[in-house]
Amino acid sequence: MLMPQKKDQYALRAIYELAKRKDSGPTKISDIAEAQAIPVRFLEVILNQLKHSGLVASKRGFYGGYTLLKSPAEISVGEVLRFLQKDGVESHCAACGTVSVCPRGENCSLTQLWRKVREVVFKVYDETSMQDLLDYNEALQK
Amino acid sequence: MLMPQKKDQYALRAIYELAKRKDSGPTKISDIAEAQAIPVRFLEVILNQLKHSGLVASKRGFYGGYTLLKSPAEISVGEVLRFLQKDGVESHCAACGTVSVCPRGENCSLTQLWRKVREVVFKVYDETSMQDLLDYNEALQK
DNA sequence: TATATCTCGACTATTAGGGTCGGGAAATAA
DNA sequence: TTATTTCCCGACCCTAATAGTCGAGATATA
Repeated sequence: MLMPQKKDQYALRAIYELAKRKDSGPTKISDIAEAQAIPVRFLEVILNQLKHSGLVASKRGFYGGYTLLKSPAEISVGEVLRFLQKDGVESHCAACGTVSVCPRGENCSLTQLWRKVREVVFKVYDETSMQDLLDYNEALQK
Repeated sequence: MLMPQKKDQYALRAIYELAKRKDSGPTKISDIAEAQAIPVRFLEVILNQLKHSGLVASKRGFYGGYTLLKSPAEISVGEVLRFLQKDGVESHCAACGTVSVCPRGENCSLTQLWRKVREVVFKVYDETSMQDLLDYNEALQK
């Protein structure tokens, strides 16, 4: 039900991987894909999309690959997720999930509820940076 | 992305409607459907399913219909939603969304994150009762 | 008995998500 | 300048899950 989409997860994991390798020059798609068990072809699409977010940059050819443009501490999960939403034509009523107009105005006492949920969810996302994820993972290793 | 499913919404709205009519005897499926702009045939399925939750009861024949078994104040949104989840075979890893086993153990620094999100979301749902929704709607009328 | 209502299982339709493919464009290296 | 490595792009396909439908049967009331 509220499980994040595969694509979102792949995106986060890809960025996570880039964060991890921040100081080793550009990372190839195929390397990220392998490290994170993500279908290469699909990851191509995702990363390419992420370029438009200003979070990553790419370079072609020999020694090409992707690099992170901001420091892991400055990238929040919310930022990434929010960006990926843009694509999905965000035109449906945030209230009841139907397109553009609610059939019943009344039932939208639920509106508030969905709004609130979205709020608390993104609060969590916004408060979590890539660095946090890295740190947490470090902690686990020990 | 985190938009609740139609079915969940229909279920909530149906219960909402029942709450509203609590003291008027059984309410016909068709009436609920009309009031809330829900496809009748589909609503039949949903309400029938909800019976197994102990939240509603039904009566057939003339003057038949559905009734709420608990008071609106005692029914939380979370309760309803949780019940509807049961059906969906809940077998996939709550961590990364893949079935049963994570392909990468490591990337599950995200695990914590999903868990936390689920937590805060259901906190909101659990803290909201049907009565709250009714009240809120009352307030809006004025 | 006639009519109104829920019941049940099977069935169909639609969509979004997940994933793939082939060929092209830039960058480097030899 | 050619070969190789990489990203780039757009079109394409597949599947599972969701949404929704249907017909015939079971109960309850009048």
